[in-house]
Amino acid sequence: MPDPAIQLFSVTAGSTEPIYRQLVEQVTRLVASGTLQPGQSMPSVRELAGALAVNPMTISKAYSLLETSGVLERQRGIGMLIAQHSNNTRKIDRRIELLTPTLNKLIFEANQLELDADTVIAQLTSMLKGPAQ
Amino acid sequence: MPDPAIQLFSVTAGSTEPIYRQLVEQVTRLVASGTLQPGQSMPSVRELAGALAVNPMTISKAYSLLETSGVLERQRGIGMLIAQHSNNTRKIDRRIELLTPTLNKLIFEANQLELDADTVIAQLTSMLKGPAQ
Amino acid sequence: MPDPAIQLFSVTAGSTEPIYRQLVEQVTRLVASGTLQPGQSMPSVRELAGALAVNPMTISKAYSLLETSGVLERQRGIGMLIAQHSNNTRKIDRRIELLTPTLNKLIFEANQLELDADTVIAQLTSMLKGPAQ
Amino acid sequence: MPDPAIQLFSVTAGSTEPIYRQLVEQVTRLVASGTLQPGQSMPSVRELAGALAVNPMTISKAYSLLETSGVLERQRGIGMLIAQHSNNTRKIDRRIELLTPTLNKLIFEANQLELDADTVIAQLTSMLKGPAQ
DNA sequence: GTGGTCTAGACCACT
DNA sequence: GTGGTCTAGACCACG
Repeated sequence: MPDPAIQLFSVTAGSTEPIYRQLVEQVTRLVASGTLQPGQSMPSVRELAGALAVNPMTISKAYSLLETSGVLERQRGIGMLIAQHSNNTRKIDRRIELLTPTLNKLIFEANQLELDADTVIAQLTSMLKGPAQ
Repeated sequence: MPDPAIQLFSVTAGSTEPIYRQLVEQVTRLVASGTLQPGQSMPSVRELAGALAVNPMTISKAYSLLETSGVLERQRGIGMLIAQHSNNTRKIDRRIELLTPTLNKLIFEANQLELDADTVIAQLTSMLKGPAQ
Repeated sequence: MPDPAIQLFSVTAGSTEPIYRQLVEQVTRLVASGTLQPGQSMPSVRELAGALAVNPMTISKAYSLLETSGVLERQRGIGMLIAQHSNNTRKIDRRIELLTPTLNKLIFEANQLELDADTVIAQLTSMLKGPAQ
Repeated sequence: MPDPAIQLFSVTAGSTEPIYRQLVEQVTRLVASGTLQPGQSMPSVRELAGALAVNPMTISKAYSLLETSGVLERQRGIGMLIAQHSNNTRKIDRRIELLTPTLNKLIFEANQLELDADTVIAQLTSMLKGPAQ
């Protein structure tokens, strides 16, 4: 039976962002939000590689990095689990911290575009609360 | 006499973003905001390379891409200048269009973090209008 | 095993046309004619550079431009291949479109030479259908 | 009074073809066709430079090359004249010879596009005899 | 293995 | 003076 958590992940092949890093960041965010719970098992490398149509080594690289950063734990014979000591889960500060780099990027670009704060906020609001997405 | 426009540009050597692309995006934004005006001449390749302490070929690559995308025009034997047909200059739609990819990235990440619209907007507002930054 | 497609390419070092652009135009035409098929992989940069006796960066520059123009797609870690969405392949309109600049050049020159249409066509016909060439 | 021959020349700034070479080839063709007659005077460097909005040195370079190739003659105190010994004028072989490089280019490109002789000739015919030019 | 980036330096073409 | 092209070679990122 396929792991239902697989549906949480998606990668864009044509992106400038490397596939393994897309995965690393997605898992990190999903753990921080509590969507992935401590102790929960991750899909196997082969399973996820098949579902995303990428090279298994790419998945393996992402898992290794996540293990190094303490987000995942390797259970021999079982696979990868979300780390137990995730004291980060659903902490609002942690989640905002993860969003900060992109917020900074947004502000830098808005400055060079000479878009004022109100315009940026209005645009973001309409995209967040508008039709879909 | 050095071109005063040189001060507008800055690159981060250690970034994952290639230097030439940092330049391409900066110039694109500065033209869209009207900070760089149509007909204005760009610093020479060698001059900018010296100021940013990078290889002239790196600047040249950025200029070539900007010519391809229609932001710059090449005047043979003279140098590069901001393209004349700049229907882009200070048009608000154009500026928001350039900001959209980063806005989309922000929204995607906020969703995975399960941060609601109000929280994201509040955080952005405080960063935009707050004391520092 | 060397990629057999290598034989399709040839460059003239002494030409006024830069090597990288000779390659760009050749690949564009070979894709339009269907000689290179969508999904087919291109020779690696190093392989083609060796075969044509040019610097790998020259090949790389051509590939980058072809990616920008949508003729090639980059498969990271794998190589370059002919773009899939090749709505161009063997379409007669596309092929004539690629020939148009040279046709226009021919007509402009014939006009200045005061060579009438029949003379130009006769000359072209003999060169196309004659013994040599 | 401005030299009426000025109207015969035109240069495209954005072309890949250098301006001075556009001029050289145009003069060569106009002499071969007899549009410019032996003994006829060319516009002065400054006059032509002003009319075409290019650097006088560019015109001067073109004139020098045309003098070297025997198409123009320099008359001290008067300016440049079309060379007297133009035994080439209106000779059909000479005119076809000047058209040959472009004809060869056309054939090479048509081959790579796998456009057959009839298609190329049909297209050229419609462009030569069709609506306008 | 793949392509991408950058450097250092030479040489060329154009104005 | 300007930018463009190419080389040789190093190093990196990705799969």
